[in-house]
Formats: sequence, C-alpha cells, structure tokens
Amino acid sequence: MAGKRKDKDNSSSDDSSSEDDIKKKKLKTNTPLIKVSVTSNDNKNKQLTDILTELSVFEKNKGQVHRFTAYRKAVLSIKAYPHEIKSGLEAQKLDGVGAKIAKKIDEILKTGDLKKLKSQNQDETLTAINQLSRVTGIGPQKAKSLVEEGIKTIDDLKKIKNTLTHHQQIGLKYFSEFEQRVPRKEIEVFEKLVSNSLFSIDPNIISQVCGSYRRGLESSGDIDILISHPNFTLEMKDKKKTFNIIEKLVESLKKKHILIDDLSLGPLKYMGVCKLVSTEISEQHIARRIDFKLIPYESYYFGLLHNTGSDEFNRQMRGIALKQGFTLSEYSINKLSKGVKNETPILVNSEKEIFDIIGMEYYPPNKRNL
DNA sequence: ATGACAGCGCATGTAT
DNA sequence: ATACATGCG
DNA sequence: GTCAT
Repeated sequence: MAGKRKDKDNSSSDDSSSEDDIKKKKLKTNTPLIKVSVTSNDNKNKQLTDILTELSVFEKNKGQVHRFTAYRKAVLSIKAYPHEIKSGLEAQKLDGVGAKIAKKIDEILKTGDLKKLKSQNQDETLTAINQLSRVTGIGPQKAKSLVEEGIKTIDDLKKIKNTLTHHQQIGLKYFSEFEQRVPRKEIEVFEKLVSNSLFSIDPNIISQVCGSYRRGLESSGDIDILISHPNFTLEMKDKKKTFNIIEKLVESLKKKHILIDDLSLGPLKYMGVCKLVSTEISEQHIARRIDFKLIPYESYYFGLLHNTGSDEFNRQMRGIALKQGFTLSEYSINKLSKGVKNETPILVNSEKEIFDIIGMEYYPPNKRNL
C-alpha cells in the first residue's frame, strides 16, 4: 500500500485557495482534499523537504514511528505548498508543521543546513542502524541489536547470514535490486502473467494491481496485487485454510519461474520475490518485491480503495468518513451508532459508492497521489 | 499536561 | 501442543 | 513532532 509507501515520484499541487492572510487557522491539507496533478512536479522547497525527510528516517530507525510520520506529514504539506518558504513562521501555518520544525526551517534558511542532522550523520551507531535497516526484515530493533554486536555494514551481515531469519536473508540477497523502482511497463507484464495463472485456477477469481501503479505513476516501489472470489466471503474468513487460492497461485507462478523466493506465505497474504524470465538473447531482469492479498468478496472495493492509497489520501478520507459518522476500514464501512458498531455490513459495488456514502466527491485513482 | 497518531497477517520466539 | 508477545512490513 | 483534548 500500499501502506506502506515510500513512493519517490511525487506530484506537486495547484492549490485551490491560497490567500496567505492572517487566518488564525492553518491551511489544512485536510478539509477539502488538495488537488494534485500527476504531471507537474517540483517543489520549490526541495532543500527543506530533503533535510526533513532525512530526519524522518533517523526517527524511524530510532524506533520513533510517530515522530517519523510527523516529519513525513510536514514534508507532504510543504511539498504541496506552492510558494518558496521564506521563514519558519510562514511554514508553521501549514498543517503538520509546528514550532520545532519551524525553528529548524529558520536554521536551514539561515545557515544552509542543520546541526541536529549533521551530528546524527556523524554518529556511527545511528548511521550503521540506518544502513542495516535498508534490508527488508531488519527493522529498528534488529538493527540496534546487530550494531551492539559490532555488525555495522551490509558486508558484516553477509558473514553472519546464517543467524538471520529467512526473510532477512532474502532481503540481503536482493539488497540492491529491491532498492530499484519497478517501471510501469514491467508491472504490466507481471499483471498478465498473474491473471493467466489465476484464470486457470478458477475463472471466477478477480484481481487488480493496486498501489502507485493503479494511481497511474510511471514507477512503483513494489507490486501489490489484490485478489478475491465470489465464494470467499466474510463469513468464510475463519475457514480460510480451505480456500487456498494464494497457495495455488504461488505454486503456479513458481512452475513458470516467475516467483523465485518467498518472504512469507499464509492463506490471506503472500510476500515474495518475482522476476521476468530472460529470453535467451540476454536481457537481464531485476528481482522485484511482490505481494498478493486475498480479500473477502464483500470487502473487495474497500480493499481496493485501501490498497490503492496513497497513505495520506487514505488518512484524509478516513477523517472525512469519521466526520460523517462512519469508520472506514480496509474491509468495510460502519455507521457508528452511540459508540457501538453496527453489525450489518454495508455492501457496495464500486469504489464510487464508498465516496457517495460519506458524501465525498469521487476521486479516480490518478487523483489520489497525495 | 497528556494521549493518539490504524490495524492486521505472518514469522519467530517465549511462556504455559 | 497451545497460547501469547514481539518485530516487521 | 504535532495536534486535539
């Protein structure tokens, strides 16, 4: 999710109303969703957003996920802001930018960089943790304990790879490849291969590539495919073990040598590694991260919405839903009546119907690149 | 001043 | 063997 | 770190 996301391509905004008068309220990137055009780009405050992004990574790898998302939110606000920021005070009007970040912005504008960042960059332990965390399966905790044992580099990791979990070993094996983005054209090929396998397993299976691919971007960090079937209902979610679409799909793709390694495999979710088969006349392909998710049929459009993202779009849409008295999740939407959830599920036959329920204008996938 | 910031599937480790 | 907790994405 | 309570 698409959750999950660190899409490098981003889009800038043309704002709807930007009188920067002294409104006491901040320009919320919230109430009406800001408009974003997929084509135009570039952010007049690249220096600021780059530095704040670096800070966010340090926070995440120190185990401060909320500070991480706080920085990320500020960065998104700034990227969406159509002017060159000239002071911390100006920036502080933006949603997600508070006193501390404003102060940092002043320092950056004045001196060209940030002491806090410099000192963290000189901290051998912190930078080592940042390196190790780039391996999928190694998070802040594992990275920290490794560094305490004196393991500080990717090369060090190779020496002790037998002590790593399977997931981490695969992450190490494809370390460089997983940091490369997947071109849209390539995802289109995988899409067909997967569809063919699914059809031969059961023609009633439906599937859709989600994530930034579905939002129309020219490249993605990984490949994220949602799967459902009319007979796989919410009611059956308990008996999921008997509904082994994912297992069959994985088996089929391995036979075709499309799937080359697994990270995890359960009845509802697969995470693994795929690669196009090279057609003798060279052309070497790159190993890619791919996920499959099996979603109950009644939840399909909720899953589609959720897994298409962006994360920020989801946050804002959930917020609007809440204001209208609904909780929106990956599986369903519920009217909250006197604090208690309603048990009867609301059924929809499209994403648009979900927008309708909460009285929100429909945003097609390529308008969800917040 | 203080809590929320999403919730969940899978792998792995620990407790019972 | 089963139940629960943690890390991770 | 930021926002809402």
